[in-house]
Amino acid sequence: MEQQTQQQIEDGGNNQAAGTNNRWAPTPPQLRILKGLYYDKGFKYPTPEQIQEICLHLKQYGQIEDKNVFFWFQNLKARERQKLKEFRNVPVGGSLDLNFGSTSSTDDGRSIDLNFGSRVGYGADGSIMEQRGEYHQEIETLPLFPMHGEDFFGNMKTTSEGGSGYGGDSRISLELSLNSYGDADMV
Amino acid sequence: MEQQTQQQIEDGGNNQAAGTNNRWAPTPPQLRILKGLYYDKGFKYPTPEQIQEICLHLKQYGQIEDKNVFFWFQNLKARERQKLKEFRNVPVGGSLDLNFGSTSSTDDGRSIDLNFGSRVGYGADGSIMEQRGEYHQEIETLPLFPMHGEDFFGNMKTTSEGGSGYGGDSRISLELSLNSYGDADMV
DNA sequence: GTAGTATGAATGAAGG
DNA sequence: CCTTCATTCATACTAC
Repeated sequence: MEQQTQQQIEDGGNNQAAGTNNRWAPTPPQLRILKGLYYDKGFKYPTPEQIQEICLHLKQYGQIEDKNVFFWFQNLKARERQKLKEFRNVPVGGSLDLNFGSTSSTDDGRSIDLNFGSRVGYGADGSIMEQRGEYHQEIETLPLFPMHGEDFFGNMKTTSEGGSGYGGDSRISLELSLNSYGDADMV
Repeated sequence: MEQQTQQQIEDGGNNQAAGTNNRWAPTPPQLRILKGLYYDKGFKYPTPEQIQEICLHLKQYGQIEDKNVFFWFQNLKARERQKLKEFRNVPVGGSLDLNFGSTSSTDDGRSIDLNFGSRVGYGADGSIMEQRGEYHQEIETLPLFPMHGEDFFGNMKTTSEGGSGYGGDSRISLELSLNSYGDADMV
């Protein structure tokens, strides 16, 4: 996935101190309202019409555009999910507790497609079946490191893609030269 | 009036043990491993699974979370790029001939980019491309705001809509509790 | 004690 | 929806 050509600002190649501040930042009232909608109401999937309406009201508290509202919801949803995903293997105790189904707080029902693994499944007519369990499709643990020693440096293939290895085992390993960056301690 | 008080601590309102290290810092072994992955292996795009794996192994060398690994890679990538970008603009002294142009294939001149820089795929103007958002909506389509006043918290007016019929008007009534988030969220 | 730097963390914005 | 980029904030550390 080399889509590095994303520059966001039409820089073209010559960086030009884009002095103006072009990034929207929610004012406290706006943030409060948005959070209120998201958390208190569990309102997470605004339709375009609703986005416009929200935006319209938020304009009273500062400059804002529809896309800001749209992105705000998208980002919050994405990051909430990311959080949960990251922390779902916390060293809780010792026994594994696969207790899915109780995460109804942060429901997510809809996903278009494009998922390799299994995500949520919803009925054909629209009934959302909150069945988001991740089976054990991902092997046990990807042996990124051959072993747990001081020396994990082994040899391995080069999965430099970093993004393609999804639905399988993306085994990585590295062979570190021991005379590298550890001592210099500078970046 | 830009960056107003912006806080990033997601403590939830309860600041914990201030003073001590709230911020993760990689231990030397951790740093060595991370750098080894990044520089020696050119491993710059870890997937979430790989992040977990890396984190799991780095835990042997000190407290660390997935989030830390994620940010570490993100930051390193961003700053490497930033450095290059700065050097590209520095007064190197003389002529920096960046002659890249004319590789175009005689513009077809058919479709003009009608992007004004504001339009994204979300349909700011009313048209959306994906996001059909219809069947999920855990909450019904209620009025989002009671009215176009300036405060929907408690401020209530007669819903003299007049003709809020159907079609293009999905409003959600937000009965927010006094539980405001962004207000006192700061620490 | 202030200024500068390095870096962890957060978030808006896009692309796919 | 997922991933990534760019920018910014906050803080630890260093130097003056």
